[in-house]
Amino acid sequence: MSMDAVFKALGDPSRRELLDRLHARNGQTLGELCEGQDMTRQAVTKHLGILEDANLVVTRKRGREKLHYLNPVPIHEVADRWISKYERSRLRALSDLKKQFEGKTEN
Amino acid sequence: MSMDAVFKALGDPSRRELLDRLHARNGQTLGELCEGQDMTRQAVTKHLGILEDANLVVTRKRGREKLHYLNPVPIHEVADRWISKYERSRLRALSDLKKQFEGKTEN
DNA sequence: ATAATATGCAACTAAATGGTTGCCTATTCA
DNA sequence: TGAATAGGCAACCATTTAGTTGCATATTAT
Repeated sequence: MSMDAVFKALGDPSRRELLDRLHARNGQTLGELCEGQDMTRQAVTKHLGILEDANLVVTRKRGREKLHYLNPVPIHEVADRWISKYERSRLRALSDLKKQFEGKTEN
Repeated sequence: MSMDAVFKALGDPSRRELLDRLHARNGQTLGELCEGQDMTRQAVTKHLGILEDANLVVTRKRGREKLHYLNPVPIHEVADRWISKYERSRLRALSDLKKQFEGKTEN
């Protein structure tokens, strides 16, 4: 369960959209997740595979179809072990920026 | 300032390490950020360029050297506009998982 | 003035990535 | 039983990516 795999998985917009879809409705089949997508089913399968490898998605078979469920744990860990570190020192970093760049515009 | 650029930038471990270094000590020069790195200065420059494009890092010239500062805003936005959505429904998703997979182990 | 230092820029390369097509298997429905 | 549906798997392709080497420029130190 490497954090790197999670970050990599989140680095692609198609995959984030798949997560968003599952967030909107959990437990969808592959077919459902393909609807209205402008890539082939096989491409979607690959993306879902990467999400599964990162443990962001967990699947279950029901007959001939495959159900996809969101696993909130890895995102929580990213929030907790990585993002939060930067959030804690946020105001400090902002004041550093002001100090260094006051008066300067980026044009 | 697209969120996609931020996610992409965070998707590489070398770039996250650069951010971590700046988090540990803000305002480092390119040379300093290269110390102990097992890639060339030019490779580091490219990574820093991607971080700059994503607005995660802001730079300033001091004589012949370039100082690098962390910009906490994009990470905050990711936390606020993306991560938090999943954090809110976290317990719900966990109970979904339990419901679907109780009794099953992944071995 | 010269040498050393700090960085910039461009061309090139290997490997990873995101996508495709084609075909096969398993389950369900009529 | 046969057709339709849901998905799996492998080979292939184009582009992007992460890195390199080589050289140029600007600033500082002697």
